Amino acid sequence: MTGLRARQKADRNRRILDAAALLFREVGYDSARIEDIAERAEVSVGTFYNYYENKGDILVATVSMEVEEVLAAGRTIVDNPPSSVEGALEALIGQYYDHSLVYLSKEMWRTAMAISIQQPESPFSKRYTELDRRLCDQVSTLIHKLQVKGLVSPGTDVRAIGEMLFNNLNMMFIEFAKHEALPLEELKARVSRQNRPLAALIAAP
Amino acid sequence: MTGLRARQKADRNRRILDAAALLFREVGYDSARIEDIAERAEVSVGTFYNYYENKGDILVATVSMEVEEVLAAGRTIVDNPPSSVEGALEALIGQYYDHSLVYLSKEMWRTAMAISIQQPESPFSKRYTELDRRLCDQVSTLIHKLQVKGLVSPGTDVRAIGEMLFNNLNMMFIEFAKHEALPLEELKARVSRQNRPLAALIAAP
DNA sequence: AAAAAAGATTGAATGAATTCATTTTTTAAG
DNA sequence: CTTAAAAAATGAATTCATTCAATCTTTTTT
Repeated sequence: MTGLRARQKADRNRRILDAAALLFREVGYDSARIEDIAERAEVSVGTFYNYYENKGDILVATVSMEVEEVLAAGRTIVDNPPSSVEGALEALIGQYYDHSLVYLSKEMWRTAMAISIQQPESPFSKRYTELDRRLCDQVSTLIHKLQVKGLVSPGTDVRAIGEMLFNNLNMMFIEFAKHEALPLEELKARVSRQNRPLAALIAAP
Repeated sequence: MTGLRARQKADRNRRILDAAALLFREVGYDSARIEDIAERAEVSVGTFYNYYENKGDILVATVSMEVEEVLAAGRTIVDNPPSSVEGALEALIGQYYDHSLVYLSKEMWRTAMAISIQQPESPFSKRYTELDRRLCDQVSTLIHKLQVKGLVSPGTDVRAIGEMLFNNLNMMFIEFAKHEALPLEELKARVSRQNRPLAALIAAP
């Protein structure tokens, strides 16, 4: 059996994370007080800080769980991509974007992305950055698959193109999160337009 | 003559901005206390807040001045670009990156970018976003100029390509700012590699 | 040039994140 | 089963950004 200590630790950790995620969604990041998170998790403020370095850290942890989902959702597309470069990109990126707002508000995304930039050394920022890298890899993998299928011309530098596409879709998502009024569909349309020429250029003749 | 009030206002504003910029560089953003900034500017804490909405705002103001410089530096390249797509992009982007660390530390950039994402409605965040838009336009303008010169194929969607290039160089700069150890030359080399295939694809035959 | 109005400055008070010396709980040793 | 050592939890104290009612300065009006 797992030691009592380990079990209690896992349990408290979950209670804190759940309480925080819920409160962030209910009242927003700024208005959520550590004291309230701790109270809901039936834990003292000090204990909160034994589990998370600071307030930002737990938000990034929450958001990271969501990115894991996005990554998993992306796999279904990569495993079975539409048979045109443009269509495949649109499907994968659409999947990313659609998932993004299911559990998280734009404010939560903004804050999490901001923190991962500002305190890149905190443990959860590192995890977030790692997840970004995996998303980027996923885009490259998609292009590579299309190349193997003969849909992308053989000479293409898959990694370079993949990185550029990912950095673009990521930056566009940041802009999207910054503008409370911008709808998801508008974001998708803009990114599609940006991708179109590149997709055409790398498509096999 | 300008009214006394207007003169005093401009003077105080400058003193506050100078004090803040200096202190941020000396001790970093987090360790710089508003009280210290105010003291150096020979102004009360309350007055500081009459001039800037919050601590972040004055950092973004500092960084924005630097982006203005970067933009001006970019114009010299756009006005007289090297005569290959790859060379022109390398020159413009190199110019951006070289300027970026003259007066500002990576930490200052990180913090400013984080704030502009997190509080997009604050006045200086808007200014920062506007400057980013102008940088993006500058990249598009460069491509357009090359197109007029016959170096880029006529059908190219200049805006789409420009936006993608800019978003990529911007995101790469964020990554650069996140890794204290990553040297400027490495950043440039990575971005060049990413740009190369795109440059080749849009180059006129 | 005195009085009134408008505009700015001030710093003590507020509120929330974070720290840390103590206390409590769990595990390991005898 | 006690006891010592290690690990965690606790919450009062600290630190800093931010606010705001009171005060002072400049401008406008009479």
